Amino acid sequence: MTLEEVARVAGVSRATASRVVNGASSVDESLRHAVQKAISSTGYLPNIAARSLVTRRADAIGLLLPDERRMDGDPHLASVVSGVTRVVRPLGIHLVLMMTGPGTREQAMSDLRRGRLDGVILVHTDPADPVPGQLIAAGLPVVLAGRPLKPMPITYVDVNQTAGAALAGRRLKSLQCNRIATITGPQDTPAGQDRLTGFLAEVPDAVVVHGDFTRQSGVAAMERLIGCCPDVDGVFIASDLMANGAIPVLHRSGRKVPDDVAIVGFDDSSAALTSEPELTTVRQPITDMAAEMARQLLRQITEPRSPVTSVVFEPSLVVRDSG
Amino acid sequence: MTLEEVARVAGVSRATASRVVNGASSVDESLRHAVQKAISSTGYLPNIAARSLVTRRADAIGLLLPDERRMDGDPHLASVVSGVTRVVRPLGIHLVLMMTGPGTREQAMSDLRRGRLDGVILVHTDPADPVPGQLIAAGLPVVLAGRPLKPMPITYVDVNQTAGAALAGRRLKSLQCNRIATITGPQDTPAGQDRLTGFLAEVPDAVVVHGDFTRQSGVAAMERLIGCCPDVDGVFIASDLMANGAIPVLHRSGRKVPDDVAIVGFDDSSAALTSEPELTTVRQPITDMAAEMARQLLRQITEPRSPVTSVVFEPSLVVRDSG
DNA sequence: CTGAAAGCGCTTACAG
DNA sequence: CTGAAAGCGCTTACAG
Repeated sequence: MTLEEVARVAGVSRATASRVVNGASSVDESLRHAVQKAISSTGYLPNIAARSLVTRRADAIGLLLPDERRMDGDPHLASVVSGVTRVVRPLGIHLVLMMTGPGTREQAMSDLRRGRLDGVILVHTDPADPVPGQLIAAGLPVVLAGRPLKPMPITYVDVNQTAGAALAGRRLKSLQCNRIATITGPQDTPAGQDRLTGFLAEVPDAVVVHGDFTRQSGVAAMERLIGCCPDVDGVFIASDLMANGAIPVLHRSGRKVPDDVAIVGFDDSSAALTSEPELTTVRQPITDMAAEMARQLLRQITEPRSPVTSVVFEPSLVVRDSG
Repeated sequence: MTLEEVARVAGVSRATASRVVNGASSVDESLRHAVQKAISSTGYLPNIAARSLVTRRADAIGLLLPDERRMDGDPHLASVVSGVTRVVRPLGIHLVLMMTGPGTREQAMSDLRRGRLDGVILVHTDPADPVPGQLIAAGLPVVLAGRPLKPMPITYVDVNQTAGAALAGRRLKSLQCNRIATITGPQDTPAGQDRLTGFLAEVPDAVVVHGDFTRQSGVAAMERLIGCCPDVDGVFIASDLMANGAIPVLHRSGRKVPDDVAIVGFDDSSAALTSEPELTTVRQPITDMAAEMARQLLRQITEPRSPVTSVVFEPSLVVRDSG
């Protein structure tokens, strides 16, 4: 089933057959019809490698993920994939997954250079990772999930972390909490920083205890918190996963959630639903954000020198049972 | 940076250059050296499309997933990706993710036929899905995650579900539970069936309440169970996610876990750790299973008429706090 | 609007 | 062991 055969069956040249396959407008209606008939009668499917060889497009993008360990507890993978897929599939573009491991970034780089990938989306890159810088230096299409740690001219999509934390602060205040605290994320990440800043802007006198987004750190942080500040009655925990670890600590200490202590999480991840009680939390529209990342990447691919953009989504508060 | 240039720099023919790039043994040592030097001095990277056009291999495999909704609560995606990646990456083979949506299966089929994908791994396919059958009929490389509902000549990788359920039964009996029950998975899936069968083989007089693997169904099933059988003191819940939903129901009814009723789950998913108390559960080695799926698929790709195989992994019991 | 022809960058029989 | 040459299946200036 090659274009050659289709052309022969339709009685036209290979060039014309190619034109109708690719939807070029400048083809006579009758010829177009003949070709279309030939295509369906032969069950023709274009060979992608041959096309790719001349168009210099792979019609594939990469999704670079952190390794499984760091991924673990990240509830977003399915949503991210789903969002990207939504925009990419109708275009016939492949989504290739690369979970970070030894040599992954180099691999991605070379795939990009050899034309095996048209661009990449970087998720949760280590702030110290040199790859994003190398990619933009090489002028390769790339978009980041989340603002980079230090300002750099790179396209990214993020949620307004600061505003989300403020939402949580206002919620706790509206609940009449008097002694408010927060368990933070890691302070060497943008999300960790912004969620703290945004919260303190709303609740300047909040007690601050540090965590690192993992469940385990949520347990430890809450133990420290009730040790140093036994009268807390409201806490904003910067990730649902930490909140999931922290709540049982409260229960074991005899405190009820939300009656004695109100809890607001962040992410609206699956941990929000598997917590008891279910978490009131700040929601980021992950799927929509992922779709936007794909769109931004596609734009860069089709318009090589297009401007660097950052698009920020507003979060919303999902009120459930914990606060 | 084409092979042509490398050949010129090395002073050999394109054919010879190609041979050393592809590690053909029959190349004189001095020429091989010259070519290798030329490769590194020019920074040559082979164009994959050109290679693919002649070798008829895409060096890419597809991972077909259920849609996000069904995916949700499936804790395994990251582990599956990780396992497949482990075997596929060193070979330079791309993993392309396809989340089921309108037209996905057709898409995968055509990608396979047009040589854009060398094979596919099917995860959680709807038992009624005709695609697996079509694929094997077409002689295309495919492996299933999990035994197919009706016997068919297809390669698959699974955990020994029956044995896992038996493990759970023995655990409950060793805990001296007298009134044992089980909350099942959907009975139109192999996993749902086998986990029930295996459990009943061990605890023939168990009370049986049906669920469908979702958290919500775990809640409902547990409510029914304590309604009809208030003296239960041990229950095997066929998925961790259902167990996560069921435990709060027990708590609200004034029963303590594991003191009043012992719980054993299945999967060792993230829900096992976010439950309170943490779940004793049956563990499937997902990552290893995924790696094996990749290996089986690769074998089919390289050896077209290789035999159909099924490989079954033994599960193990992870004892934590719930039972 | 249409076709003949060149060319994308590689691999692989086929001779030697 | 090595090279000249054909060929993989497509797209796209270039003429007409």
